[in-house]
Amino acid sequence: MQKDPVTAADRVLLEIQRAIVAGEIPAGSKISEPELARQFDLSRAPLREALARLERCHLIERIPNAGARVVKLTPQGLISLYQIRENLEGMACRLAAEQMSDAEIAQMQNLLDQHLSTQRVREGESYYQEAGDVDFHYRIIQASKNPYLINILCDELYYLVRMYRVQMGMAGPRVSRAFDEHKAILNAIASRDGELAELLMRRHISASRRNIEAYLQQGN
Amino acid sequence: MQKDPVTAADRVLLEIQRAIVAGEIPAGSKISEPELARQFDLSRAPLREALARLERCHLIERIPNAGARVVKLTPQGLISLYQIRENLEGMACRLAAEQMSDAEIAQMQNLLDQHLSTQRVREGESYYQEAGDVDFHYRIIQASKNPYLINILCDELYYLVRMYRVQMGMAGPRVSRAFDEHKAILNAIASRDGELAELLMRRHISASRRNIEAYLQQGN
DNA sequence: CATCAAAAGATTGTCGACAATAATACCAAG
DNA sequence: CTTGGTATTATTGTCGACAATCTTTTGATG
Repeated sequence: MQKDPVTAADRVLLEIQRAIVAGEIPAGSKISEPELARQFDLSRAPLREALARLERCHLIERIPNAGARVVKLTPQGLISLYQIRENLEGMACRLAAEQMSDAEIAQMQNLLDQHLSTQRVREGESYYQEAGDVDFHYRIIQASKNPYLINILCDELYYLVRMYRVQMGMAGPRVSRAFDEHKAILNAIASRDGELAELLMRRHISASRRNIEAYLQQGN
Repeated sequence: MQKDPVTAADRVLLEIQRAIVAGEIPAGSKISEPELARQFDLSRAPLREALARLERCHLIERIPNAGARVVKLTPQGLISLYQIRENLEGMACRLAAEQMSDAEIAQMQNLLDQHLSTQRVREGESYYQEAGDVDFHYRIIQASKNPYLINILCDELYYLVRMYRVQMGMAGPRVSRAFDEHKAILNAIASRDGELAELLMRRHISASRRNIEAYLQQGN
């Protein structure tokens, strides 16, 4: 999903990124550069490079001369995030319908069949389903062939989406419905119906958002 | 348009950003850290911080252990960029129609009236029109109240859009038409018709894109 | 006792030097 | 003369220390 870490900054970025998404570094908490540097046993230079990239994907917020804090999760922030996803992933879907080769489409259909089997085996276990969901969306986005779109969705917003899902404990009862929706989307793409593909993807994400919002209100 | 530069990295960022957009540092050319550091009379630490942010707004591309190059301008890149703008600014328009207060709308109408007068005075001078155009789009985006949307359009894509316009010598004969389109968009917003506002903004940007594409083919 | 100011402490920003990696130049062999 | 490999050079990545800024503590004053 991202080029393998060649530099020390790359490695520490992945570790901190994972820790923030998992909630091991709590949302809203302050980031201490000296402490993190000691903790990961490196200098502040590569650490600051990593922090710059964490800011880029909205996991931390920096204020000049005052330091960095892990982002706070709010209902309003979640709504804003899903608004963007609805638009951009819908757009990605339309472009994919225009740009994917027949071979790529066939490959995607195989992928969905794999999801179906593993899903039946592990009924209800949400991790595999989430991985499958991520994989499906990821491939559609890549298929759009628009580098800016790919960058925004896969590099800048992806980890924040995961952070919301993980920390709000989204064990999806939406597994089977999500699968059917994926299938319908892919069918639209296979028929080269970009408009329909976009519409279905927007509905798919909108449904996912409503699902989370309901969970939110129920939880609190 | 962006918080005033408090740190050395902020200052050098603004300078390099301007130089790249203006073409003083040519598109496609290699960035030498030691040379730039000497040139701006500071250390490599704040310079690298600035480079990280330049990568963030797609003005340079970095390869680990190999250095940075100024981005190349291509017809395909321009198309991808305007595809994104069409979607996101359309979305911003729809949200603005829902979220702007009546006072804000009135303020925007005053802004357009100002544009009209300066435009009549400086017939054909594209700079003022471009500034006006930028200002109009900027305000609509801010009015969407979606922080991710604002970040993407105003921080990450804005400078690249300007770079394309400047370096392809876009002296717009589209001045008066753009003004009329702005007015129609604002009317839709004033009527709280989000759908129409979105549609008109998408057309507005689409027309701008076709204008540039025509210029491109004519030029080469 | 509350409030404000100044000093102490800690944190971020910047610097120059070193280490690791990539780009270049050079030389040898075919 | 071309090609391949090696040595040299230059550039990027990392480090530890210093300077500038912010935060907190402390003390003085109303």
